[in-house]
Amino acid sequence: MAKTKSGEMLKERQRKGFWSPEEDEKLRRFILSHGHSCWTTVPIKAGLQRNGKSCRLRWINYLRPGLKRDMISAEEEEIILTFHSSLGNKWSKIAQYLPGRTDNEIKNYWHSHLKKRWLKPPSMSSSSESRVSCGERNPQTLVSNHVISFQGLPDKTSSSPSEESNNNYLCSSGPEIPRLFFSEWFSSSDLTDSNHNHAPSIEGTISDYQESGDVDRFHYNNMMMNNSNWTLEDIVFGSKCQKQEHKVDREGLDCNSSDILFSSSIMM
DNA sequence: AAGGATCACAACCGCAACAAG
DNA sequence: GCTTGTTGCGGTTGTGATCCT
Repeated sequence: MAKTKSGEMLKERQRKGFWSPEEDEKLRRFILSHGHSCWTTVPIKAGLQRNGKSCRLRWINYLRPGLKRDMISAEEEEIILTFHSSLGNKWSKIAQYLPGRTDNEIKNYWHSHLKKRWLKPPSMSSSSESRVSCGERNPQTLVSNHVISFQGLPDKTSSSPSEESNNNYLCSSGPEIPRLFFSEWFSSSDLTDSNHNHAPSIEGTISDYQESGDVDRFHYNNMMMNNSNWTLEDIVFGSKCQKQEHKVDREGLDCNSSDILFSSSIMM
């Protein structure tokens, strides 16, 4: 925390509350062109009167590419319910199984939609016919059926015994799923380079991207061309991977981008 | 039409974990 | 091993929108 006079003044000037479109654009442009090696310096460098924490949250929950902005589907709702029954309020973990959804979004959805319904006795919840009983919930099945194919992913042997014992929920030999999918941005051809250090080419002008409503991809491609040493992890995981190269993170997710799965079809 | 109640979602806060010095 | 700074997570609050009386 800034202790200097100027630092205190900066703190005093820090804005709170809802983000304006201008602030969003500043943050988006800055991160797409520079990344976020250190969140505390992002607002300063980006010219924002916010603290780094606020910038990070805004990026993760709203600006980050690959986020879904549509309503949570019945399948996603089922996954939330299922994993919540086994994981509890581990929103970030649940979010790993819902590509394009943030922990905050899931948490809010739980509190506003699911909590009351879930707490109701079964006799009162006849309207939710898609739900299965708690004992029948199997996250592995749900995820593989509705969200993702596990094929091609390396096995990880990271689940704790306690997790395994819980209706085989977390499939002891099953893969961990990356928390973010770039289905809107990347085709499978983008993944042919094992290092993912390639720079996507920019075909056409920004107006072409604007026409298809995909300006973000233009900025991303532009950034990758100008920062060829950047990896996908730098953008997806940020400084965590810069600090912990190829180190398994807290949740057992290896930052190696070979684990990052892209699937356009499953997101539609 | 007015205003109170409720809902939905964005954002903040505090804490714990972690890494670096 | 300790201190400090940063990040990530979960709980909570604030606010605008919508519904209801």
